[in-house]
Amino acid sequence: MPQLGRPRQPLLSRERIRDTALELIDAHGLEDLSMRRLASQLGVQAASLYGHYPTKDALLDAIADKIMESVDVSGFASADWRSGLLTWARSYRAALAAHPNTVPIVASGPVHRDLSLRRADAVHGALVGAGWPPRHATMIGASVKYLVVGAAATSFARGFVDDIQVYLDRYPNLVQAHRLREHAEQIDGESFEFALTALVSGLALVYDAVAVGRVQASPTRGSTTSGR
Amino acid sequence: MPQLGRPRQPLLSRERIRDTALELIDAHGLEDLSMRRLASQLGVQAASLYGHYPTKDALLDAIADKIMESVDVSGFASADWRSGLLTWARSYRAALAAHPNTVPIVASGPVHRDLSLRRADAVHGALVGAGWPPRHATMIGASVKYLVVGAAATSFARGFVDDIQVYLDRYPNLVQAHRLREHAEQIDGESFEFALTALVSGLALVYDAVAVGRVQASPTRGSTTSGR
DNA sequence: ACCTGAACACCGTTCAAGT
DNA sequence: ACCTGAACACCGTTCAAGT
Repeated sequence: MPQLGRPRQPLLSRERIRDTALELIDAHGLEDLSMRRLASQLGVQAASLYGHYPTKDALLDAIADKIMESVDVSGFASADWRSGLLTWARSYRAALAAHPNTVPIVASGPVHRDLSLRRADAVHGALVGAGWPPRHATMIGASVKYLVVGAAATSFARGFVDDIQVYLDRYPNLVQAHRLREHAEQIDGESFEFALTALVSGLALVYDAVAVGRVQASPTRGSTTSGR
Repeated sequence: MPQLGRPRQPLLSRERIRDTALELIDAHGLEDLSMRRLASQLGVQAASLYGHYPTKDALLDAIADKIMESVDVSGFASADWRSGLLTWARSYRAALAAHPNTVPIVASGPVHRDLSLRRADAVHGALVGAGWPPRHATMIGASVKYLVVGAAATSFARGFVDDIQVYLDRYPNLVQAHRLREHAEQIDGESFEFALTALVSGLALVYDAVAVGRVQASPTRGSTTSGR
């Protein structure tokens, strides 16, 4: 028999709702999460949730924020920009890998979230401090994000398909590429590391051409190389 | 007054349904597409659509396939692997940029789609033909996909937020990073080009270390460098 | 202040019935 | 063969009512 009216002690809290929702998403996927199902898991009616979150989207945003909390941006403080970038990228990817079913909500524009901005600011500031021009710092931050989000989206989205065997004889070169489906996760991890390493190597080349010297000397923008 | 029963001439076709659905997604976003709304746009009842597509997901898959048709993989035929990679990546991104609202459906695991596999096979085969070890070819294909999908997902997902001005004083380094919202699109394009170029530069370094020589001489796997 | 019951306006999908 | 009408089992969200 359900309790009517106000309970002696609150049954819900924003945290409990958010954490339970994440558990359901982890267990059954994003599409299976409904306010009614979440409420039932919490022993409550769907309407009750709206006393804590104005909309379902607001709840999903809170989940995305929670997941982004574990992204580590501290690597920039002590080490050089390369190590800082690697630490950031790896912890970013790890955060998404821990909750693959949430990738769609975490990937979609957390530009407005306070925490993300603080992090973006930290990355950007560290790169500029290391001698990168601000414009390059912006592009580097975006580049790493592309790689992390792209890796998360394509790796975890729906996983490999069941009938991949069907294609193996039709696409001869794929026989070696996708050799074993059970290795898909490993291939994903290796590919991400490979891409990240290659990207940072490429950045180092640009750095030598564009940033070195600016740390000590002040830039002379457009004065020496005038006109064209 | 609606026509009852079978019309003299079919009102629908898979192509017309698919193209109209894409138009609606382009115009009003993925979330606003419902089978009922699509049907109404086609001058038909929702149930009629199920004679042409078994489910809404099947329809979305058809749209994703259509979009992926424009991806150009021909660059590998005449030019070297660097140019081929660049052509592929840019046309891939252009295909997504042309229909930003479809990114979620195009990004989520088209591994099972015939066309995607044929393309993946072409990329992989070309890289191996250029002297890359198969394992590296797989990782390179994945890396470029990560970049393209990541760029599409984070750039177009929801766009920049309206009240970005609010944050400008709180996060000083972002003042220069996100200087003008109207330049967001340009920044995205430049960042993608920057990332792609840096990645390919990094790959060239790996290539010199790992692939050159294999084009002419046959590999001696594990025989010369035994044990560890 | 916090939850319930019932409703509103939607969904995707099915299926007998019409021509 | 191709579309309709009506239904089924759901959605997210609102709101007066209860304690």
